[in-house]
Order: sequence, then C-alpha cells, then structure tokens
Amino acid sequence: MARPRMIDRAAVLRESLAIADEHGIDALTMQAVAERLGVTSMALYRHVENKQDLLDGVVESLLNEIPPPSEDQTWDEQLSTMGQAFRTIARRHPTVFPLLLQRPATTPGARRVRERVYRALRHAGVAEGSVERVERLISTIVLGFAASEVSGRFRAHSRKALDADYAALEDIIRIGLTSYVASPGPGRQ
Amino acid sequence: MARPRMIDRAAVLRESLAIADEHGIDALTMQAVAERLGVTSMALYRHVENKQDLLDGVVESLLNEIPPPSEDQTWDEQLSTMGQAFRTIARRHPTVFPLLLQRPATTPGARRVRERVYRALRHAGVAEGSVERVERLISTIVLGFAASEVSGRFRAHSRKALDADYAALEDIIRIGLTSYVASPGPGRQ
DNA sequence: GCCGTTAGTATATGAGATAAACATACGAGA
DNA sequence: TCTCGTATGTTTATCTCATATACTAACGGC
Repeated sequence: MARPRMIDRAAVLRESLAIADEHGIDALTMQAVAERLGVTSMALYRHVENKQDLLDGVVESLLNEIPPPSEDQTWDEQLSTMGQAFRTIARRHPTVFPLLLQRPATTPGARRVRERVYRALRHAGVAEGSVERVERLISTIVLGFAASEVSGRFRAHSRKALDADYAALEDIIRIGLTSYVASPGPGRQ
Repeated sequence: MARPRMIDRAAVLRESLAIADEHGIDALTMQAVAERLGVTSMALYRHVENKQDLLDGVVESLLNEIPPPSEDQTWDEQLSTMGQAFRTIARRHPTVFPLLLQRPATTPGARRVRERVYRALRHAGVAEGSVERVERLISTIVLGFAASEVSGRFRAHSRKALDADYAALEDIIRIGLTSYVASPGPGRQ
C-alpha cells in the first residue's frame, strides 16, 4: 500500500507551473509543490537540484509551449504567429513569463525557438552575417513587450489598446527589417 | 553617547542600492541594510513599509539617475541620450535594473522620465494622439534591451557586439518613427 | 533469497521578514 | 527648568522557507 508516489521531474515542473499560475510566483514554494504531489518537500530534491533549478525548469517549460510554425506560412506570417504565441503564453503564465528575460538564452528550448526565427529571417532575405543580430533585436522587442503587458508596467491599459500597440510594434519590426535587408547597417558581428 | 543613528528613508535606499550593486539583489536583506547603517533590522521599518516598499524605493531611485536632456539637443539626440542613459544605469545597477520592467510605470520617477520622452516625440512630429503609444513602444524596446544586456540573456556577447546591436536598434526606432509620423498606423488609442 | 539503487521520510538548522512591546532622547510648552 | 508626547531604536519572539544529513523501504536483477 502507499506505493511510493513515483513522481518525476516533469511532474514537479508541471505542478510548479500550475501553482505559479494559480497563486503567483511567490506561492511557488518547495512545500507547496510537494503537497500538491503528495510527498515531502525533501522528495523534490531527487528530481531538481534546488529551487533555482526548479525555477529554471519551469521557465524552460514555457518555451516548449511555443508551437512550431507551419511551413506553408510566409516568413512574415511565421514571425507574426510566433510573436502572438509569446503574448499568449505570457498571458497564460503572467508571473513566470518575465523570468524569461532574466535567464541566459542558451537553454535547449531557447535555442530551438531561436533556430525557427533564424529560418524565417533567412527567408526574409536577411544576410547570414546579420541573422543572429536581427534575431536578438526582434526577440528582445517581443519578449520585452509581452513581459511588460503582463507584469504591471502597462497595468493601466486595456487589452484593445495593447493589441493596437503590438500591431504598431509589428509594423515597426517589418519596416525596420525591410530597410535593414536593403542596407545591413553598421556593426559587422 | 551613541546618539541614535538618525537615519532616514534616503539613507536606507542608498545603502540598499549599494548592497545590491556590490553583492547582488539576493544579498539585499533587511539585516544587511541595517548592519550597514549601524542599526537593528527592525529600525528600518520606521522608514519603509516593508521589504517590497524598500525594493520599490530602490527601483524608483534608479529613475532619478536619468539626467534631464539638455534643451539644445535635437529630439533625435535627446532620445538617443536618454537611451544611452538607461544602458549606463543598467550597467551600474545590473541586478536592480531588470525590476524596472516589472513595476507599474505610474510612479513619480517614471512619470517624469516619460514626460521628457513625450516632449521629444512632439518635436519629432508625432501626432498628439499617438504620443503615448509611441512612448510605450520606444521605452519598452529600450528597457527590454538594457535589461537583456545586464541580466544574462546576452551573456555570451561582447560589449562591442552589444553596442552594435543597440546602434541597430536605434536605427530601427528612427526609421519606424519616421514612417509612423508619415502614416500614424492602425490603432487609434 | 541477497543487495544495491532509487524514491521518499524524518529531523534539524539557519536565514530572513516581521509583529509586539519596551526604551529613550529631544524639543515644545508650561 | 520640569514634563511629556513623539519619533527613533532595541529586544524578543514567531513563522515561513530552503536545504543538509541520516534513515528506510520497495523493486529489479543476479
């Protein structure tokens, strides 16, 4: 009876994310996660290094929610779709999302998403030597906006206003990209 | 002897910022601040509501470091100067700066900085009905970039590369702004 | 059937925030 | 000058959390 609960890292991260979504990032404690899984808090340490590792894992799991772009979209549509996906995920996980901006973009999930953007940019005609830079700029803009939307900075603004903001931002990116393709700008790499 | 230390809110915030700068945001504890001021941690509660209030105050103090733009600069130069100021402050306070993105932009300091941007944008010819939106977009971009620079997301990149990134970002903003002024885009307000 | 490995538990510690009650110097007014 | 209220600190006590260490029990292969 009471066979050991048999949890795993994925379960720990799943419940962690659920807690953060439901009660905020501050409610995400080792004890809360453990309770949810029916184990002692110390049991979690079999599956995560420590709390920081748990947080990293939760953040990483957000990236896994970004769906791969369908190949029959134009580069323009692909970028737009991914941008919207980030906003959607930000809304779904408002207290965890901002952490994305604080972690190094070197994890597998980050790399995977980045590669997709690279591909779209190449289709857009961005020179190979500029692809990485342009990706950094675009992802910074999109992440920064999505984080601002959910983390209080734009608290005073309606959803409609923010949608319009984002549309304007997409325009800017499109225009900037077009002109950047035309003349690759200053810095080399 | 040992006259009461006679500290005040400004002193508390000043030492708090110093600790965060020197040892990271995690080292910013009530006890650490108190020790630095030669008082008990409980003494701090006479000057700040609680830890959150202390953090808010520290973040707010960053905004006070943004120098007012000199009036004899073009709007273009003014925006550029302010953007560089943000980057400078981010470097000076790398662990505190990212918190700027998480707080509502409704504090006095935020308002003050925002007003300056409004003024520059009006000079740039942005229609009155669009000034607020454009300010949101530009500040989001600049804050997001500066935060990314100092919070590990771009850990792998050299200062030189980041400077070039930022130059490209300025170009994009300039171009986007120019075209936005020409045709104010979709959303009303 | 023995045994190592794996998953969990029990217990303990120390950091950190903060509540509540108490102490004391200083300045204003009598 | 005496007196007291107020402002500023201190003392003491909790509570929450992360985490180290040691212990236990089940499962699977030999």
